[in-house]
Amino acid sequence: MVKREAQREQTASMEDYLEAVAMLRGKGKVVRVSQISRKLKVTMPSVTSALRKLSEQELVEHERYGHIKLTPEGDKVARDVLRRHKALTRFFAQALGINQETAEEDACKIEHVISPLSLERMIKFIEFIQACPLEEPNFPKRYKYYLEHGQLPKECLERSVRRGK
Amino acid sequence: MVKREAQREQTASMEDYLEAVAMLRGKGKVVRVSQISRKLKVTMPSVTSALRKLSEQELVEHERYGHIKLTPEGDKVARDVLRRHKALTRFFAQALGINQETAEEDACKIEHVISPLSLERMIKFIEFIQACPLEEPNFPKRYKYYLEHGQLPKECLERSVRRGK
DNA sequence: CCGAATTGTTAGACATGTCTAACAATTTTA
DNA sequence: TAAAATTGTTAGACATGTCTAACAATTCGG
Repeated sequence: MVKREAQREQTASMEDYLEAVAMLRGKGKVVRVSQISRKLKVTMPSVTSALRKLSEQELVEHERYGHIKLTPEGDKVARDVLRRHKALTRFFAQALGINQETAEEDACKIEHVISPLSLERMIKFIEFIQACPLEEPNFPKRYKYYLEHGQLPKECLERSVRRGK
Repeated sequence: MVKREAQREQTASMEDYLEAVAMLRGKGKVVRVSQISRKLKVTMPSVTSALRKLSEQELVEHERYGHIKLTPEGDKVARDVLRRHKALTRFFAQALGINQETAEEDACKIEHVISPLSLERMIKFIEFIQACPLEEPNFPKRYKYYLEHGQLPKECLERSVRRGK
């Protein structure tokens, strides 16, 4: 069995910096310390300090006053954080009906601590309710009704009654 | 409008200590530093140090070599952490079908960072699928089938076909 | 009731990650 | 192009929370 390169576990902070670089890079242009600083709401010295550490681990390339880019390894880590971020955001927004802003905020925190299993299940959950709407009005619709009115939609109540529950 | 007592925000660590005291207290007996130490997997000096800080904030009562108990205020905080913990565990286990151990682990991390809104929605979600099984075989059953077999249960497929999807 | 084991505390080192102040480099603009 | 604004870095303080080593108090078993 091949021993896989031990991908060093990153702290929540370091994951945030890697993720920020990946996100900012997307928008054309060069990534700047000031942008990261604004995005993560930390001061520029904090960014410089973090980049130094990530450079030492060869996850980013960064030279004084120069460019900031992810190494292939750093890119791998950043992509994985982003994957978790997106899955969580989607789950909160689509499955739980949370507003986009709060969904993002929660995703930002939870992406650093959730287990691979739970994440996978959330992804599967979304896949499921999208692929299998169950009926019209479907599950998400009914759930939305329940959230908005504080009581079960009439179809559910009818069923309960019919089943003598 | 009455200005509510600003309940000091606690760090994840301090919440863990308060939660641990509340949990251990449940099992009869006096709460001991060594128990907290074992439960949270930290050394005893770490516990002593944390208890000192929480004492200063009047969230616990603790005198050298003596008893450890929550003040009414500390109890309030601890109960809220426990509430989040339980809701999350339940959500992971019952809604997502995660095993109890992983559900607990994830709850332990996420309880410190989740927004009140998302938590509330998770609670509502569980209430909903419990109260409104939708049909036989109901939603959780179908979802379980999907997880186990990697494909939609036949009822869903039939529906999709019928709807020409 | 006394010695051993356990429990708990203190002191202080250390890691992480933040900040402010001061200064340096770069970029913008008048 | 020179001054001003912006951007970035360094140095060092600080907060949090962990640990080990050493010692002190308490509890337990014979």
